[in-house]
Amino acid sequence: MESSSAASGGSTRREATRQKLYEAAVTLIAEQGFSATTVDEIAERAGVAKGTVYYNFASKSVLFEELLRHGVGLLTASLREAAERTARDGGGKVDALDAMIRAGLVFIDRYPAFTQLYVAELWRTNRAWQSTLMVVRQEAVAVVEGVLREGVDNGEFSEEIDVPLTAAALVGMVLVAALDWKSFQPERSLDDVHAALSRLLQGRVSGCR
Amino acid sequence: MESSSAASGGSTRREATRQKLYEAAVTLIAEQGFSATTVDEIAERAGVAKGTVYYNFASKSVLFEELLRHGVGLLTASLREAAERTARDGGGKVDALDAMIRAGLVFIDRYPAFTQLYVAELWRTNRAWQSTLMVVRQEAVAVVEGVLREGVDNGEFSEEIDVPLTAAALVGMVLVAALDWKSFQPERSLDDVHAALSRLLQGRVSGCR
DNA sequence: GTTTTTGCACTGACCAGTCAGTTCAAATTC
DNA sequence: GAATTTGAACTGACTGGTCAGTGCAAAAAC
Repeated sequence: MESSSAASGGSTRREATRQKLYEAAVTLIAEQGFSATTVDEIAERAGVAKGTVYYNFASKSVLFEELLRHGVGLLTASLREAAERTARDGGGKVDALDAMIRAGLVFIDRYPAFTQLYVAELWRTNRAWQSTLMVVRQEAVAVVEGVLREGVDNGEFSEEIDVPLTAAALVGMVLVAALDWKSFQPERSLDDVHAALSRLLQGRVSGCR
Repeated sequence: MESSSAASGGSTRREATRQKLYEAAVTLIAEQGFSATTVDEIAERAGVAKGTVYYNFASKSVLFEELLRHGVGLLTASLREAAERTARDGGGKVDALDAMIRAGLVFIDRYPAFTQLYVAELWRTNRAWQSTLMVVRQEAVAVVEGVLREGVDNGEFSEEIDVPLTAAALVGMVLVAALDWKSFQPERSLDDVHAALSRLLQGRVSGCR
């Protein structure tokens, strides 16, 4: 059948309801968790009939899985863009990391609910969407690992660093700091938070000045 | 009648079943989440009848809340102990932070399921145990903030650092690195992971050597 | 005229919490 | 020290409610 032959958007109407459903689902699931969120709630918040949910997604879990893919896709693209931009501008790998920290903060600032939901699910086991989550996580972390590895190769970073672990630690630093920011001191500016994390990254907290 | 007169522990039998229930609940909830975990499952894994769960805890949520309090209590005590130990040994605040990173890793190594569950719930809103979680979180983060603040006061850390945000970032760094360690490269040694994080803390990745 | 959405009644599985009854070790009595 | 009592701890079948997912005819959108 191939309803709306390729192009790019897909039939707009359908895409619009799917988007509404994503938005409704993301906040509800972030607040309450997947199992505590009912399909009726999602439909209601999206302003759509329950049948529509099932017309657009095979099941509640599938809706959630596609939501995950969608969200992490945005993040990955944004990280990659930040890294490439600094490269084009002739910045070093430290600048790339710094730009990625900012990109991460911007993302979390714009999609706090998604971030929250992602963190809540990431280390779970025995869940239906486990494998989707792994794939999608790896895509995002790989961008950070790539920059670190290039930095080691060109001598900008110490050869002693453990690339995957350091990448995870950096992601964690940004993630937790940002979630705390949003949850407990939302009045602060992004620049402010970025400056604090930059300082930490460059070891200007302890050690050398 | 006072079956087993006071002393201190409380009736041992009861305490033992509660412990079994904690252990059963912590792994199940870490794997599946709170709502997806049934009381029947918890009871079964603890090798106890469902009624016993309700004999020992007012409800499923209360069981979970007490579990949270119990677990974070252990963590806080361990962090505090690490900080005090380095102070006694005449170490500086950097040593204290480093010791706390290790204490955090040791905790996560021993109780990975608890950590996972804690992270998954920490930034949720609209949940029954929200306030418990806040209290308990603050206790733990306060220990890190305390050390940072003392370090700023005695000139060991830059006055420019943002104490609460840096504390959150440090906690995040350890948390995420450790969860990744346990999930994706569990064969690595604690010392190894600790060394990588130490290096990052002291800015020996980028910037000065 | 085809695709998408609606509204709504329905089903069947699942699950938190209850409660009447059982177990058993320690305390009490004789 | 044997017989009896006590009560905390535990048991598991049962209940009332909830919820994912279905089915479908009619309406709306394109």
